[in-house]
Amino acid sequence: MRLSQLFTKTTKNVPADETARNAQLLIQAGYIHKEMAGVYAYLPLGLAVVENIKQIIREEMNGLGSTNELIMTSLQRKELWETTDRWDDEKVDVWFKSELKNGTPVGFGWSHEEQITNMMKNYIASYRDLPANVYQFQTKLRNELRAKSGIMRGREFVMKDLYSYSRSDEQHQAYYDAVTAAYLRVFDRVGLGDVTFVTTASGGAFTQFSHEFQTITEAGEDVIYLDRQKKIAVNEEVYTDEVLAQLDLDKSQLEKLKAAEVGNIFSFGTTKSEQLGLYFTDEDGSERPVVLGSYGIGVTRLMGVIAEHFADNRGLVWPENVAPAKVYLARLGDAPELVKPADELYERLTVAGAEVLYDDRDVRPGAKFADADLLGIPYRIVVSDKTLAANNYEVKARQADTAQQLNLDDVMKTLGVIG
RNA sequence: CGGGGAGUGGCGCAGUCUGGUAGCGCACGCGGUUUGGGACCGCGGGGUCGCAGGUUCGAAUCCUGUCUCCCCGACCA
Repeated sequence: MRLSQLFTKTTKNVPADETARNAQLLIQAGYIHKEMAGVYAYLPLGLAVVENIKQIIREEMNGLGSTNELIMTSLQRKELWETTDRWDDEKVDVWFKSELKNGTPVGFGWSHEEQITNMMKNYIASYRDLPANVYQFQTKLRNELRAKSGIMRGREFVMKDLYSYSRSDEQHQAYYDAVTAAYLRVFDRVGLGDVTFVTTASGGAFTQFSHEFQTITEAGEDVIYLDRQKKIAVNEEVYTDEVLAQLDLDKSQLEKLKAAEVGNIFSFGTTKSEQLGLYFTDEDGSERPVVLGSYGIGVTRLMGVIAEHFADNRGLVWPENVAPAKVYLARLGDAPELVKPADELYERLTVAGAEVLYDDRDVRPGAKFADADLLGIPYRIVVSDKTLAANNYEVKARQADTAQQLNLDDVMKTLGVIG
């Protein structure tokens, strides 16, 4: 994309109503727009990041097999939630509610477990229909008492939620373990593999424990105790001697750290199936409740955590896999003899599959460099009188201190593209 | 929801205490000089000071109410 064609702009002014680093930088760089507290619009560059993250998740989810993507509704009816006793504001304090013209109450989806599970009754009747696993990317609406931390905790946010329907505890556990592994691959691919850990947390009403995926960051809201050797952690909420013994963890080996919950997985057993009436006929003709699991990844929160984790004093720094573009092509000047090779390189890289943000604007070099840094694009390539005279290109990685002078072949090699 | 802070051109702020119809920086438009780390000079456009009511000859400024935002806490499938 040519920057001259992009409507967003960067700004030197730090937004006054944000203290979270992720929100400050994302707004300054033009990735997001704040509509109100905890509610953000995703502009072209921000949307590109969201889509990249979604695509990585999608690939890992589809890779699990028998896992299908769908999308549920935002408007939900009251009756289903009453079935599991979660309609009452006393029970769930994040509800947004409204009503139809005829007075019928409706809720705005803050979760979709009830809806999906109820729908699955239409399709699950036999052990032959199991396992069945479905997921979606949904905008969740939650009336949080207080939004904070920029896009890491909003009232409206994108979440990937996956629900598994299994025939038995064994079948469920196998899938649960497979999802755990897939989640770790997701966090690895978005660049947070080194700082994200499976964390034992409270299991709620259905099982003793659930598991969270916690990313170490000062911007997080949770406190975890991490065993770096074993690469597992315990959430502060279940940090007791009894639990540590159960998990075979040694207190003296644990590090207390702040972290952000980027994912979580729950086993529900058959409780919810029984509440909602989801049964199947087993091989022996007996009717049994389906074993349920629920697995979430906060997509936009994850984007905020990535922004927060990698940012430096010059701006954002995106890992290649999630960056809105791979290359920031800065053309220093607009003389015809400069425009031609720059346009050609832009075409060439794009055709070769490298996304390019082409800075073809009529602004001074310093402004282009500053924007390249603020936007956090992994590679900056400069085409200027100097590079033209030397018959090469100047390439600098976002995190590198110095640039390299490379010919076209080496540029392509450095970027890992063919063409 | 409790405590604290703040709402003034698109953005960041000063002005409020000591009422006299609004100013700076960024951004924007025009002209000129510039061109490898957010250029400079000159000229120019844009706000009636969150909203409502009140006091006053006169309110961004004083009073009352209200809405919103930020921070700390509580809360958090």
